[in-house]
Amino acid sequence: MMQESGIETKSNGSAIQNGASSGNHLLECSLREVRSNGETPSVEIGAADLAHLQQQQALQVARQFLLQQQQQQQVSGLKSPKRNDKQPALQVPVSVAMMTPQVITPQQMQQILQQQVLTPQQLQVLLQQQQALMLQQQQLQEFYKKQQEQLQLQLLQQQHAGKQPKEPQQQQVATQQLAFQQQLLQMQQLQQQHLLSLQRQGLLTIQPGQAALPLQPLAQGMIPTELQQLWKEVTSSHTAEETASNNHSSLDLSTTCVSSSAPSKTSLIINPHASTNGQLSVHTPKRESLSHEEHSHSHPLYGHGVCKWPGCEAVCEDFQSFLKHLNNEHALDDRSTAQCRVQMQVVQQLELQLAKDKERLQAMMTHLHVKSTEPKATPQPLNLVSSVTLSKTASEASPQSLPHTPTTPTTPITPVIQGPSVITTTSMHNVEPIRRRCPNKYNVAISSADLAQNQEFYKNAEVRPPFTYASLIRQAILESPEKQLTLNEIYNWFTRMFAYFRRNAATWKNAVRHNLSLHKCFVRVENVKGAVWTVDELEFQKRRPQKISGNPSLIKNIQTSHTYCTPLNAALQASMADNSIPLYTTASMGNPTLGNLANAMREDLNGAMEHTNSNESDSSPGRSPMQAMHPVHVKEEPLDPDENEGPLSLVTTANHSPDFDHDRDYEDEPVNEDIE
DNA sequence: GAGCATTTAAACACAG
DNA sequence: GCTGTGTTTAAATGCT
Repeated sequence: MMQESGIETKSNGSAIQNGASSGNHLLECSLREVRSNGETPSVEIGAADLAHLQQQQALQVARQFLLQQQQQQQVSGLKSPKRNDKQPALQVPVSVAMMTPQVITPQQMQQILQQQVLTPQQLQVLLQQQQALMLQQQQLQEFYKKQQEQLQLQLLQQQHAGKQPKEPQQQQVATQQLAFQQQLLQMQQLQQQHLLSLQRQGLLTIQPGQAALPLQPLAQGMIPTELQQLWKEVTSSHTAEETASNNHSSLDLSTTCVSSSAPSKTSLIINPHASTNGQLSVHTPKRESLSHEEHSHSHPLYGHGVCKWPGCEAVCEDFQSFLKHLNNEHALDDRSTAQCRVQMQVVQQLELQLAKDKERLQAMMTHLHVKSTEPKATPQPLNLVSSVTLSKTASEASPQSLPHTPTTPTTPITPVIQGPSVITTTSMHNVEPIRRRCPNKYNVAISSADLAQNQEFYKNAEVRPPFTYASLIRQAILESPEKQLTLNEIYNWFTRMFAYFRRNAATWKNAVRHNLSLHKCFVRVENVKGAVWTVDELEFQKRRPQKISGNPSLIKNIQTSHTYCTPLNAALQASMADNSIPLYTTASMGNPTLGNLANAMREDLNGAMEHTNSNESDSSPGRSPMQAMHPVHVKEEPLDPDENEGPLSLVTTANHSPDFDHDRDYEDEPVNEDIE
């Protein structure tokens, strides 16, 4: 142990002092240190213990390096402002990225996902390549461990055998070690080239500080001396690099990786000051001069004064305290590593999900692109609805925009998971969009049928659903078995269905209460348990004709929830026209979400039809097939005689077989009269 | 600019 | 007194 610490100190010292070390030098040094390790083995330690010990050593070395680097930074920070500038990057623990078998960190993954530069196929390929590389690494590391164990055993045997001349055997072992080192280096090269190719393909944006990442996994299975050497090389390379070109990043993959004549150099140009934990860090002087403040803005684990390490949420007043917290609480240990892996899996799951969604979206867009010109040809109520469904962007861009909606396959696909403005809304069925103050609220790329998927999305992503509170409340009530909910149950529905509403409870709960009180469509019913809230569908329906009455162009106000329902609406209407609402029936009997969609479309169409009838054909009220789909009434209170006459008295028709009820509704209900 | 819908915040009352 | 619920008012915003 004393020897270890001595080596560490020495190596660490040389890491700073030593300038440029070649790869061969590294191999020689590693070899020497392997020998030196082997010359003083502890007889009591078994092979397994040795392997374990090596792992512990690696862990400890990493920790000590971190500490030493920090200390050096603090010391040199007083002397050298240049070093000081890099402190933020350095204070992030090296540990996790070093110890986790990831070629690309979760943060990189997230970056990739956020950038949305990858097609599903590319992502798949990327994942497969990553997995293959990880596998190779593990194999190599296992092999290396075995080699180490063999070496230790051999040396032990030699000692027990009477101290025979061990040079030849040691040389043999050393040769094996050398061969393995070369293998390792080849692997590193492969990784570099792999990343380079990814970068060239535009699949991965590697910032200079990230160049170290490919090497980190390899460090996992390395013994301390190798780590020392790596860091030595790293430091020297970095120093040389810095002095050589201040205007360039510390690592230019495009130039260094192609150099096969200096493999170790290629593989070892790693920046120790590159931030870890996925933290991006650019080492151009300009970036280095950036303040902590800016750094804090960009740190993916820090925001709004809170540590965003999964499951942490510790409050950090400033970035400095955050860094301290990060180093203290999320330093290199099993827990952090495990959490990191978990996060990796989460990202991978999301990635797979994204790939699936994108494929589906692509197929849908292709499909819609072919058929989208059809409904536009005939000016029917359906088309009115269709025109309603156009996003503002699309309609402004091209008045004949139906075939040119963002679903056009030839146009770049707007990423789905990017923010509130791009969230598909169809999953929320019959809820109206919340008015967004976001200026580009119409800039929505919507896939038309990912209902359950969007539900899942809103459940997991803290994205504000683009629906009004009233619509959400109504949806919550309608989804309940008895079509009535207590306030608390409504709250629960919000938090259950939307991750967004798991925050700022006071605000949105107040809004919910406010909406319940404000809108006549929400009726409070005294129950045995207390008060429950129901929806007066009639009142609810009254709202929209107001909204869209008068000017057909106002129908656009229905906005996004309809935007990409156009093909489905077309199908719905056609189907209903032909078969007396079979689509609704079918949908309702299937996936509840689809049922809700049918409900939504029914009501949307209904609203549009109301509008159409009230404005254009008062002479034929309530005889549209649309109106056969008329509202579910959930009010439990005694209804007016008039209402009892009409379909609105059909309590919770959604729970019944839709066919007969709707026929009856259709017969009895002159919707416009009621509404008007 | 008017009118409307919506969101947000706040104050207040009431009941448990 | 605290909390949850319900009502009401007001201001701000976005849209047509």
